[in-house]
Amino acid sequence: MSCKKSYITTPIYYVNDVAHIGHAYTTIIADTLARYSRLIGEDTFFLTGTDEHGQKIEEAAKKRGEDTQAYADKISKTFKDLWDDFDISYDKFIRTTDEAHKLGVQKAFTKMHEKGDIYKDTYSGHYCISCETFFPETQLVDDEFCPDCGKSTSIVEEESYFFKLSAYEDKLLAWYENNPDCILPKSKRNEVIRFVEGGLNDLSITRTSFDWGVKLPNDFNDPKHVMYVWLDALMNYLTALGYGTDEANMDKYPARVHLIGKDILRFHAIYWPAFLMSLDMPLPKHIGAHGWWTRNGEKMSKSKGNVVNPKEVADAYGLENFRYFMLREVPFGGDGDFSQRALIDRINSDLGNDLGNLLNRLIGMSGKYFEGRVECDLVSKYYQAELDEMQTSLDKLEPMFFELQLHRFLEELWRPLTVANRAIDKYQPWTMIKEGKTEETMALNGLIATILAKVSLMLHAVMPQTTATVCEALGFEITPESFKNIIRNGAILEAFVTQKREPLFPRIEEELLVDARLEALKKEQEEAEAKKKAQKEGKEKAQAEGVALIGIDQFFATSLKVGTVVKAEEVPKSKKLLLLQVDLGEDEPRQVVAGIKEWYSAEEMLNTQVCVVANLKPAKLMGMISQGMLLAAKDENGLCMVRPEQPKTNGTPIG
RNA sequence: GGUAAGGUAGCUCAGCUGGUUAGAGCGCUGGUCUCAUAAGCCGGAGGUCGAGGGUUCGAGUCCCUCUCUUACUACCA
Repeated sequence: MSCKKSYITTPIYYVNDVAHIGHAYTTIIADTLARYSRLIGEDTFFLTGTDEHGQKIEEAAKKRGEDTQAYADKISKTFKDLWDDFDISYDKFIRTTDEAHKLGVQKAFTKMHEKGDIYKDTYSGHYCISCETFFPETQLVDDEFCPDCGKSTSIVEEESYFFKLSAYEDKLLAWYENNPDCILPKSKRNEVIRFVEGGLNDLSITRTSFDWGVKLPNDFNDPKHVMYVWLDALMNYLTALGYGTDEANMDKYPARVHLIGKDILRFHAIYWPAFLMSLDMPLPKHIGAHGWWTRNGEKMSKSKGNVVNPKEVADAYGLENFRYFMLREVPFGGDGDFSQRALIDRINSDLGNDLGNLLNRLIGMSGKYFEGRVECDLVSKYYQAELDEMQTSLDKLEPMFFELQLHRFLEELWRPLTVANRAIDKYQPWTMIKEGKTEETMALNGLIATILAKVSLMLHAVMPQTTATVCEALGFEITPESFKNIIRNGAILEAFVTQKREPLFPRIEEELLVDARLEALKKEQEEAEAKKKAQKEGKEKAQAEGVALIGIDQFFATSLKVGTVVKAEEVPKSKKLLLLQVDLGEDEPRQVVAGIKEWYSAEEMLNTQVCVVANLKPAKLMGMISQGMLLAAKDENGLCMVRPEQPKTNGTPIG
């Protein structure tokens, strides 16, 4: 009997950073999928690991005066340790510095080259070391700085090997077309399609500017080249199974699902399938891109200091409670918000009241009425309706699971618990027992046990330890066999004896993580919300009157100043833009890029006074930074500048 | 600016190919049982399904316009 393959991956995490909640989220989803696959008896292989090559790592190590490999070892270990701490059930933890990985990548490189998909050329461009990306000139800020991270870029001209990504446009589009579920959620698939339809450039896949990477195969005789990080990194999904070396595990391929964060969707949804096509390998079934976690509504970032440390949360609230929360709280693909309040509500309400309390009710009743004994063989005689209701919910679960609709899965899985709780109230065992209906009462306990057993089995992948504890109390062990018997074949639970135990999910009354930093953030958040609300109300009121009215304080939030254009030139290659230097009475003139070329020439603007929005967030236009905006009026007859009627000192505020 | 996805009860969301009184969970509130973790169960409040048109015997569900949100993208400032 051949059994279904289930190869599940997380991205390999880049070792320039310690693990945060995003890493934990991806990994926990993947772990849940893997555990479920194993439980239902599939041949499962769960891969995670670390991405360790690239200039950034090389430089980070150098800066610390450490050996590059030693540095990579150290950070890689922090990830592995965290996953071990989190009881992540990976089958392999791959590192891109593994010898087998390097060999596999080289093998793939050779194969792609033989296929005619790799050619050598020269590449010239502005390169950001930090982002390991080339940027076209038009995207640079101030002709020099990286549009993503703001750091200085350098012009790099080097020979490079290229992958003929452009040759795969049509094939990729066909793949998206023929596999509606290849990219989840579906909205992301649309994005990718649009992007590919816009045309693909060939991909530079080697570098000569640094050393820390996989070398080209020897027969290329080109020792100064190392593989570009994405080719190297993506290939891990193949090399982890032994591609190019010991291919014993290659039968696990292709992946059931590559789980990723939405930031690396393009690499996985475009580059990776193209690489695979070049290698004549089958494509993954699903690429699942999840969203971000925000903190009390705000994006997390180190600079804001509002990063959620997954270890801290797991330690305070319990690892499995945290897992349940993350999977239950947010629809897959959407952004989720982390707050202790929401987590506590989930734990108390879902886990404590519905699940934990139900087990206690069973233990209480069986203890009082039957000295702990529970028998299930007469359940269907008295409670078939309840069993049917439970089954209706259970039948809906599996498809949701593999469509990554874990929040829906858990929601539906909770219905049987309500069926059990309701049945207790409806049949009132405390009355039945007084009336001598012992058989009915025993069967009711059996119903509760049956529901708890099935829910626990289905929930096991999400909360492995907790559900194991529940099932232990019900007298059996969670295994693929018990799953098959009880879930698939509807086997009746064997009689067992319950014992009193501590509540599984003690009620949590107060936030367990108290942190001055968090408190401050919370307050800030509340203020921001109040402000937003006030603004919104003002806006609504104004709209009712037909004009958007604002308060005077809002007006003064805009800093308007008089200034003199001290330098003006045209922006080459641009139809609309003039590059102006405007003296606002500050130490240096402001650079302002204005879209007025159609109406004003550079000469006309020179030495005239203008009104400038002085506190506008700088923006880059045609690669030049613009630090303000000129006030102008435009109607169907054209555009004219708004200027002071009489000359005013530069920097004079307007208001 | 372009493209896409959305705007459904206080909050988070379900509502497939159009069909009786629009749903769930949480929150709020009234009642009630006692096996249980002040848990459970029953009931209630309550939403012009973003706005306006249209198609239809009938639209949250299809079409058009507008508006707002989010994402991707772009030589708006």
